[in-house]
Parts: sequence; C-alpha cells; structure tokens
Amino acid sequence: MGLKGAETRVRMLDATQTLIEAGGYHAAGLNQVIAASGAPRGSLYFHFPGGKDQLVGASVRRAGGMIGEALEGLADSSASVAEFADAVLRHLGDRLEESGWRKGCPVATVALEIAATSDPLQEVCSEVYASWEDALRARLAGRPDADDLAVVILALVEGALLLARTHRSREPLDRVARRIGVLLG
Amino acid sequence: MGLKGAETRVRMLDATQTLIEAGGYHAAGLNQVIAASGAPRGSLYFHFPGGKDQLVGASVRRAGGMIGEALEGLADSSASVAEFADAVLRHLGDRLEESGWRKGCPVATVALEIAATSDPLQEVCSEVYASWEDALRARLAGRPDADDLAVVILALVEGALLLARTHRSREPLDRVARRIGVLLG
DNA sequence: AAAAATATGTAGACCGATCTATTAAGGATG
DNA sequence: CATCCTTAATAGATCGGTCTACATATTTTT
Repeated sequence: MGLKGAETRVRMLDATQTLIEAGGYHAAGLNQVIAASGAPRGSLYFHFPGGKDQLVGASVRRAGGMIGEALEGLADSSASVAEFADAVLRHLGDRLEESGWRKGCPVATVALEIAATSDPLQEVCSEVYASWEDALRARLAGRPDADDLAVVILALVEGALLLARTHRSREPLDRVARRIGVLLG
Repeated sequence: MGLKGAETRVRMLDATQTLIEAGGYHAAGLNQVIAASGAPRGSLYFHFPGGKDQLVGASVRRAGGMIGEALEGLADSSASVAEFADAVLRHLGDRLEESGWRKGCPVATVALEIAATSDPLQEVCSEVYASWEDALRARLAGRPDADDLAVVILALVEGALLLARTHRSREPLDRVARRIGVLLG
C-alpha cells in the first residue's frame, strides 16, 4: 500500500469514526464518509471491498484500540484503582462535553443497532468490549473479585456515558465517580 | 377515536416498539411497521400525522411506561433494595435471553442514535430515564445518598444490559447482580 | 324512524430523495 | 509495463412522506 492510499484510507476511517460516534451505523452514510474524507466513491470500495460493514468494522476496531490505549495511559499515571476510575470518568466527561455531547462510546451505538442483524459486526463490538475488560482486569490483579469488578466497572462507565449523553449533562458521570469508591472497597 | 382506530394505533405502536428494541430508530422502517401491524400507509399518517418521529416518540414513551410499571411491581414484591435490584436484573436477563438477545432497553438505542440530531426525541428519552430514576429514588428514600445511588443503579443496569446484549450472554448481568449489594451497603 | 351530512379510518398508488453497491475507464507511481 | 489508486456515472433498492379515493361509523336533520 502506497503512501497516498494509506492516507485516504485513514481519512475514511476518521470520518467514519466521527459519524459513528455521533449517531451509529446508519448515521455513517457512505455519502457523508466520502464527502468528509474527500475521496470518491470508488476509492472506498477499493480500500474496503467488503463494503460498509467492513468499513464500520475496521472503524469500530480502531476506535476501540484508541480508547484502550488512552485507558492504559491513564492507568499508568494513577496511583490506585479508585484514582484511575476517577480519571477515566473525568476524561470521558471532558471528551463528551467538549464535543457537544457527540462523542460518547464509539462502540455502544453500533453494538445496539446491529446486535440482532449483523453477526460479524456484533463480534467486533464484543471483542472490543472484551479487550477493555481485559485491560481493567489487569489493573485489578490480585483482588479475588477482579473478574466481577472489571465487568461491573465497565458497565458502570458505559451506563453513565449513555445517561450523560441522553441528558446532555455530565451529572451522571459525576455521581458515578462519587460512588465508585464504595465498590472498590 | 373509535374502537377500530384505537386497535390499529396500538398494533402500530407494538410493531414499532419491537423493531426499535431490536435495532433502534433506523431499524424501525415505516414499511416494516406497516407490514407488521397489517395497516396501510395512510393509516399511519392518520394516527401519527407528525410522521416517523411522532411514532417513535410515542413508542419510546409507551415502552418506558411499561418498564416503569414492571419496575414498580418488582419493587412492591421485594423486601429490601438489594433484593429488588436482584429481581430487576434477573427479570431483564430473562427478557433478554428469551427474546434471542433482541429485547434489551427500548430507550438506549434510540437515545444514542438521535442524541446529536433530534431534539424532541432526545427529550423523550431523557424524560423516560428521569422517570426511572425517580422510581428508583423513591425506593431509596431515607438514605442520604439516594440521589447518587438511583443514578448509579440505573447506569449499572443499562451498562450491564448493553454488555449482555453485545456478548449475547447474561454473564454481565449476573456479575453485576453479584456485586451490587456492596454498593447498597 | 329514515335520510342526509359529517366525522373517522382504511387503502394503496405514487413522489423525490437517499441509500449501498457496481462498473469501466483513466491517472499516478514504482 | 504493471500495479496501485482515483474518478465519476450509474444501477437498483429502499427510505419517509404525500395524495386521492374509498369505506365505515356517528350525528344531524327532517
């Protein structure tokens, strides 16, 4: 893959990512992806011969990886698990509010939309969540209830993000941040 | 409104509700609503002159009310808050699994899809969530942290539902049920 | 009580817009 | 030359929405 090809590919993934995060699978119309990335229609099918599902799948996977890396970064700069959880919630809250309540979880919307229809995409979403669970579990190593806690923390964060986005307020994130310490003992 | 009119109206709402829950706003195509409800196109715009948004709005509101009632019922037959939370999670897990991982939360998908685009629908979703928070808060009356806890519990349940639906497993719901007692003291 | 008038729904053809996907050809680059 | 990539026209399906004609109740009028 040449330089130019790689660049347009990335531009397409970026555009798709933004559109998906704001409104899910159906909001990421190929026309809009093309318009936002500046590339013509045919190029899309050159880079993603599998069509829209391949594009969305790659996009969700990439977004998942990015968030995962951010998670690791926050974890490394936190002294305790409670501090880490607090940093995550604050980070996600900033991101959400700064984007005008557009950028929540890049996986959730697609996951809920296609859970009943597209098996390949469902699997991608499942894998991304599993990778985040793994990252959390690693940070909880040593605790006897690490397996449960990792899932509970992820559920709490995802739920708070959903509520915050729906209410257009970071209040749910703040409330969760205030109470999550209880869970961690 | 005559009897027959009310019946088709309900059939349309039922069809919309099912489609929305399985795949959100865009999955509830008017053609499918028409096909599933057996009513012709014209009837839809007679009962919902506001078009799709009005139909979806009414559907989400109705679904929210139904879940709210189920919540009250479970609350009344539970001795403690912890027992109540457990019953809710088990009830939602049954519902989700029995439906072939189709019936999760009837609000979440729409909320995430249109949060950035449709103000009226966003408001409907926000109101439904607020009503559930109220119901939970009423059950927590007396506790000093009731306001926080209601939101935290709702976030936990919504997040667990999202993960369960994505993984096609009730494991996340079970894990949350196992740990939610810690939150409640 | 019969007939006329009005509301209440039903029915489906039709419209323009938009969607994903395909195609065939040409330009750039090694 | 050959491979990588771009370009744009186009196809065919589906989308939400509008329209007019028709049937069925419900009232009003006589």
